[in-house]
Amino acid sequence: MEKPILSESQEDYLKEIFKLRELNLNVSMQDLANKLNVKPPSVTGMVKKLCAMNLVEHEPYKGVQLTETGEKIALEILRHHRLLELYLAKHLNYSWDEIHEEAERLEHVISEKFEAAIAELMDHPTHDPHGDPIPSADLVIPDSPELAPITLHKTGHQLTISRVMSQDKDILNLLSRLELIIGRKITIKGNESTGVRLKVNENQYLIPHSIAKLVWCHDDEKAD
Amino acid sequence: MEKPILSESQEDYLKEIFKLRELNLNVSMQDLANKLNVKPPSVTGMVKKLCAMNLVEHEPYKGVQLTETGEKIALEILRHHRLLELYLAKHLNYSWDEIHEEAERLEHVISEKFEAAIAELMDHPTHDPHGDPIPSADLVIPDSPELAPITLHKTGHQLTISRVMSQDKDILNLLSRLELIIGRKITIKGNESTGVRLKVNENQYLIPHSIAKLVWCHDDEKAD
DNA sequence: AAAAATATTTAGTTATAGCTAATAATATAT
DNA sequence: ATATATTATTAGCTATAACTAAATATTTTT
Ligand SMILES: [Mn+2]
Ligand SMILES: [Mn+2]
Ligand SMILES: [Mn+2]
Ligand SMILES: [Mn+2]
Repeated sequence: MEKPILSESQEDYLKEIFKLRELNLNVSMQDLANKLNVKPPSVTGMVKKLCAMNLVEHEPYKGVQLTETGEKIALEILRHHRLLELYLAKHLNYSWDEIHEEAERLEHVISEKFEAAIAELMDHPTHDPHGDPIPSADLVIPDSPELAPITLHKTGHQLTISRVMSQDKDILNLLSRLELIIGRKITIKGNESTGVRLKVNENQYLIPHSIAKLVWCHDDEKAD
Repeated sequence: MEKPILSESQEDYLKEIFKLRELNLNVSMQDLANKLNVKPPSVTGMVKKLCAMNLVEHEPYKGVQLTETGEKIALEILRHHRLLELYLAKHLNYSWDEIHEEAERLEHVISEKFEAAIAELMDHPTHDPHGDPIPSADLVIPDSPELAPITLHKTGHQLTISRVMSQDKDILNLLSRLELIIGRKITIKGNESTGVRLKVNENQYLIPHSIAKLVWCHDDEKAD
């Protein structure tokens, strides 16, 4: 009674609405079309259907948002996705940039049993390999430390890389070659017009702002 | 060039044609409709499409069979399925009767990387938990010992259960409760009108023919 | 060789989820 | 306030993969 059967497409819409809402204030039809790689008329059609199912609400030109039921489903899929990513990395030797694509397909087909089995095996983890929080079995998002992109942190401070806001293979590959991975301590040496100068281990890099703003860090020196 | 992209449905058709061909001489449209839980007109339509793709050949009233390309794809899916079944059983604590359903969905979405990873982890196994042979990475079916259903073996002989020809949850559950599992040694005590009397460990059972014929065994006493 | 039974196909329908081109509604800029 | 740009929707089309009801072809039985 509680669980309507949704198509993979519908699940992806709900998940994407959730993720966009986490960032933006409101989610436009355009935003969804971009993220889901479909055209706006397709979004209109699907959002209409999801409205009818009471999974989303839509005020044209104002935004789409999830109902309580819709959010639960989104969190369920997100949990699948992030548990899978961690599982693939830890148990099947996938690299950072390979996990997203595989999880994107598997998330829709694993059973609750599969979900529970890998969660158990990994001792109920709270964050995936990108630093994204994994909703708990009862669909609560765990607290994360206070984070901000490198570009917003103070020069001179020591930071811990805690989350990477991209699933792009090339970006992730680049970051891991520069050792800019989750948990790494870095120091901002300076903010220049072309990018941010960082000290990573013994090395120094100038990374472009476009990359820097994707890397979210905790400030180890901040007192609060 | 070598790999057309097929729908899940199409993959299931190819797999089912392969499995039926292993048993029957020819595979009718009806057979396929039954196995795939669709109606005959749906089969006509899909077989026509698969013919056009050169994956199957069809002589009406005579049967459907796979082309070389079609067979390769069928074996690829079968490999996914059987590797997954074994993986679920060995690494995620699934029981005998739970693995099939999950593998049925996962088989279509795992990548070649995933396939390779679990094959490696399990040391390139040749048989799944039902005793079904797992096609190798280059799609060759491994040799199995000479097997026949319990119903065709000689009274008094000691047998080793080597393959179970069912994916039905209830049947598998029943069999495992009776300890009639892969690798178990049994002895046929007699063939009666209602069924076959077996000695399993220290116990004796009379199991109906309908069940007995699903359990395929190797004759440990046969000299050949 | 007909008749009956079985197997297969055709014709026409449905549902899902996309698309383009055109239209309408709203927001923004002048 | 009006014009322009942006955003969203409608209308109509496509493809996939089912379905039912009816027609046709083949095999089997009498
Ligand atoms: Mn997905
Ligand atoms: Mn992630
Ligand atoms: Mn399947
Ligand atoms: Mn099996």
